[in-house]
Amino acid sequence: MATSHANELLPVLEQEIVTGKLTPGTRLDETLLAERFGVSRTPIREALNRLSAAGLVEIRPRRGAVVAAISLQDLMNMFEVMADLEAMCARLAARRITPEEKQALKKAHEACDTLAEGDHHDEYYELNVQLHNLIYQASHNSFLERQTRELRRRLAPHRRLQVRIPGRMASSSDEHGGLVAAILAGDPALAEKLTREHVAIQGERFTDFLATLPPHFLQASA
Amino acid sequence: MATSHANELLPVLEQEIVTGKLTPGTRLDETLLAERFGVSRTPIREALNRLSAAGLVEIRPRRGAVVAAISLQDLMNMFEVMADLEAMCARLAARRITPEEKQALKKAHEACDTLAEGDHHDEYYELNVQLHNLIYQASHNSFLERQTRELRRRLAPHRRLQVRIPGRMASSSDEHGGLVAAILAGDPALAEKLTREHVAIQGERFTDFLATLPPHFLQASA
DNA sequence: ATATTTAATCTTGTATACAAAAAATCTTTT
DNA sequence: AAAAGATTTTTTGTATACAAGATTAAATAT
Repeated sequence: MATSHANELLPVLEQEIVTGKLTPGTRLDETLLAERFGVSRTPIREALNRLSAAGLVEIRPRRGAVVAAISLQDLMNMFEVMADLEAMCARLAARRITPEEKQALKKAHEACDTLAEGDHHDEYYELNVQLHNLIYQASHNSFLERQTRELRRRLAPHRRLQVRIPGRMASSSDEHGGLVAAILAGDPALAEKLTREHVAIQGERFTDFLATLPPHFLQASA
Repeated sequence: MATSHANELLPVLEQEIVTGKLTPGTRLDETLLAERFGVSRTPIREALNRLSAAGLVEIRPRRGAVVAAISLQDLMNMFEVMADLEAMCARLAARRITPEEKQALKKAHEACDTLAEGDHHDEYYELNVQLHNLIYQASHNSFLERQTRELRRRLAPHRRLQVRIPGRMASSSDEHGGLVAAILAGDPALAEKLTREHVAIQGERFTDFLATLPPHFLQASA
C-alpha cells in the first residue's frame, strides 16, 4: 500500500461534501464511517481532523463532527474574498501566461462555449472549473492557485445549483470570452476588472438564488 | 477538563513554530512530544494533522512530521498573496470601520509610534501585529480576517527578524501613519494603495534580508 | 577501506481497549 | 399524563498494543 488509509478516504469524504452528497449539517459518525470504509476509527478521526482544518467539517468537542454549515453572512464573506482572489489570479495570469497556457486557455474556452448552447449543466460545470483552474495556474503563483482552488471547493456545495438558473450558462460563457481575451492580450487591469464583475454578478444572482432555498442551507455554523 | 488534550497542546505547538522556537525543518517526533506533554501519541498525532492542514508542518507518509520548510519561491508567492489580502482588508476597513474601531485604531497607532523611537523590537512587533489585526477586524469580513491572520502567522517565522533592520521600525511606523489616516478618512482606494506599497516595501527589504540568511532557512519544502 | 547486502532497531500507522462525557431511555413522583 | 430525576446506552477522547515500513547498524564481499 503506497499511501495510508487516512490519505485514501480523505479525498472521498471531501468529494462527497463538495459535491453536496453529504449536505451541510449532516452528522459524521465515526463508527459508521469506520464500518463503511472497512477501517478502524483512528484513520477516520485523522481525516475528520484534516477536513475540519480545511473548514469543510466542524468538530464540536465531545459532540462529534458535522458537515460544516455556513451562515449566510459567512457565505457572503467568502464570496467577497473569492472575488478578490480570482481577480488577482486573472491579473497575474495576464502578465505571466505562457504560449502553451494560452493555447490551453483558448481550447478550454471554446469547449465551454460550445456546451453553453445546450443544457448540459453538469458537463458545463466541469469545464467551467477547468477553465478557471487554467487561469489560476497561469498566475504562476502556486500558493495563490492552491488557496483559490481550496476556497472554490469550499464554496462549491453552495454554488453548484447556480448554473441551472435560466440563461446563466450563456451569459457566463460571454463573460468568460471577454476575460479570456483580456488575459490573452496581456491586459492585467482589464482582466482583473472583468473578473470582479463576473464574480459580482454571480454573487448577486447567488443572493437572488438564496431566497429560493430551503432554510437548512442557511443554518448558522455556531 | 473543559477541553481535550489535543486542543490544549495545539496552540502551544503552533506558537512555538510561529515564534521560531521550532525552526523550519525540525523533526517533530511523536513519542518525544508525547513525553514532553505527558500524554499518549494519539492527541499528538491529532495536533500534527491539524497543523499540517494549516500548512505549518509537513507530514511525509511513514517518515514523520517536520516544521514546514518553505522554499524561496513559495515565500515570495505567499508575500504576494499577503499583499493582496491586506490591501483588501484596508479597502474594506476604510468603507466599514465603526467609530469605536476608529478610536482603537488611533490608539494602537500612537502606541506603535511611541515605541518606534527606541529599539524595543519585540514590543514593537507585538503592537504591530495588534494594529494590523485591528485593520483586519475593521474589514467586517470575518472570513477575510481569519484568512489574513492565518497567512500572517504562517509567514511570521520568516518575517520576525525583519524589524531588526536598521531604521525599519521608524519607516514602518510612518507608512502606518498614512494608512491609518486613509482608513479613518474613509478613502478605500488610498488605503488599498498604501497597503500594497507598505507590503511591497517589506517584500523588497525582505528579499535583501534573505541574502544575509543561513541556507537552512531556504530549504525546499519537497 | 569502501561499497553492498543483511539484520536489528526505531518510528509511524492502525486496531483495539478503556474511561469519561453526552444522549437516550426508563423510573418515579406529582 | 407530564415532568424531573436516575439509569442505561451510545459516542467521543485517550491510551496501549501491534504490524509494517523506514532508518540505522552490522556484517560480508570486493
